[in-house]
Amino acid sequence: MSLKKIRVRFAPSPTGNLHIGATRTALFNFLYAQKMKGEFVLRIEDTDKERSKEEYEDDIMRSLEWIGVKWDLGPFRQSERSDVYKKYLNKLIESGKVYPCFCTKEKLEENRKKQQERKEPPRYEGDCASLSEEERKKMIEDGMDFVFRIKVPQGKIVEIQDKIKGKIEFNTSDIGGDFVVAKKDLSPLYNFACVVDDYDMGVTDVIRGDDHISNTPKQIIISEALNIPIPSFAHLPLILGPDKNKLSKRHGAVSLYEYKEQGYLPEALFNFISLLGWNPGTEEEIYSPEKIIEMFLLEKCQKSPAVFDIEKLKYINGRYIRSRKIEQLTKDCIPFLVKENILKELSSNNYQAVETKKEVSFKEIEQIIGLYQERLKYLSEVGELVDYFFKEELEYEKELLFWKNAEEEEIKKSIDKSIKILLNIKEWEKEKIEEILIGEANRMKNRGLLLWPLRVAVSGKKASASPFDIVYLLGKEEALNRLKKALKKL
RNA sequence: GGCCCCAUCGUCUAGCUUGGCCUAGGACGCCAGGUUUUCAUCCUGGUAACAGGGGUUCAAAUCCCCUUGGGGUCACCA
Repeated sequence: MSLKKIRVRFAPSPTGNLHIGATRTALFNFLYAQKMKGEFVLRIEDTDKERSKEEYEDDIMRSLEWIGVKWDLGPFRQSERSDVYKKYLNKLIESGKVYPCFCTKEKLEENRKKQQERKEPPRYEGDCASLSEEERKKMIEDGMDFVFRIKVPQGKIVEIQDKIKGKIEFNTSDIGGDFVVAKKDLSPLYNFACVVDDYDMGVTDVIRGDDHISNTPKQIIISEALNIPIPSFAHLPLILGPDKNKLSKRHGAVSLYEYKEQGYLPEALFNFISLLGWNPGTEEEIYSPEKIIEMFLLEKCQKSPAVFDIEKLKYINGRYIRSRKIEQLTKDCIPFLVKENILKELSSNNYQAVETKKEVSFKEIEQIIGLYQERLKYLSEVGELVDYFFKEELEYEKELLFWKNAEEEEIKKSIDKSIKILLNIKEWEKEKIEEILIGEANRMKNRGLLLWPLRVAVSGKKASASPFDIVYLLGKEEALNRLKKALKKL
């Protein structure tokens, strides 16, 4: 085994929020780095000043932290490294591997159109490479605009050994001619900046999306011109939407923060995304980050793209919600209740129901959340599930009180019975309440007739937690109050 | 269009390197049943795939070729 420490990098451009596809790339870099006990570099590729925004950079970093991807070095910003690029670019200029090209955008565009009409692949056909030193000097002195192009050797086979895809071969003649590496002001373009940075930052393993395969030969050509080592490559297949197209906004949420806002747990996303394009080969699919790192193998990654299946995410999220400690789950849920204006925070352990103005302790909320731990698929639905605990008036149609095809009289009697039973309970204990109610329900030989109207009366919903638990948490007074209100509806 | 990549249930995948253990396994979803006062949870069972065609071989999901299909990429963007 090699003793050399590996170093990977994640290099997003801050032109949007961190999306699922990029998250996957970051995550796999992280998994590999952790597995190999190497280092992870975060590099912000913000050379495009027009589109790069600081808010996106913030979102990317916060999102990575949230899901549990930690970086060891950085963040480095390309916008702050122009001296480095200049240094390497000058090397290329001096060695004559790169030359100024004075062709106008219009001329190139026209050229491209013609080539397309002739059904030829677009390529640079300018002859600026053959300009003499005197001609160049003169054109520069005349103030003409120009860019730096690198000479691409023709007819050479470039071979890369991709850790995921295996051997990939390219003919340098297919690249499209000499390509631009930097602008007149020596500011670098993507491929050049990327090669320089990877080398300068000591990156040993480039793990990135499939869509960069076609950049790889260009980057190898730059590396060779610079006479620097070529890192090892691993190209991950893309993540697709349900329609098998590249995952995009029209498929719904693609930004990681949207998943956070919908109440997905970071561990669930970590687990789910890890299994997109990789699989430990075991029959279980729920694993902690530590376990995933332990089992992870880059070489076992899928070569073909994976479809993002939200249903499976929901399932995994449910599993994580159910296995969460109730205290933690309550902490996770409270912000959603506050956001929906159901609760207001008074102090760290005390809350207030916005509608009734009643004080609610953390412990009480915890008990309520406890009733729904098995029912929650994602945190943002907690409000609609438990809101009735914090309301003054429940809004529901009286028909909802009717159990199957029972008559109105029977329902009245049933609710009346519930009232009498609750009135008679001396010790307000969960087990006691359940025991007495269930006993009576059994005696009636029709459990639903007693318990259904009771549930609706106290919750106002057709689906809820057990009525015993609700009654208990509501307290005797409020439970009776709600039953009486139900009676009035009939 | 050129170039590159890919191809097992609807979806995520195991199996493919080193052909036989594969009448192709698991998970999500879906369907049915059980538990149950509802909804969930939980449990049981079921549904459903080697893209097609040629080879090679005693034997192919596994190796080779072709076809088809899908995706990516072809900027003075990253």
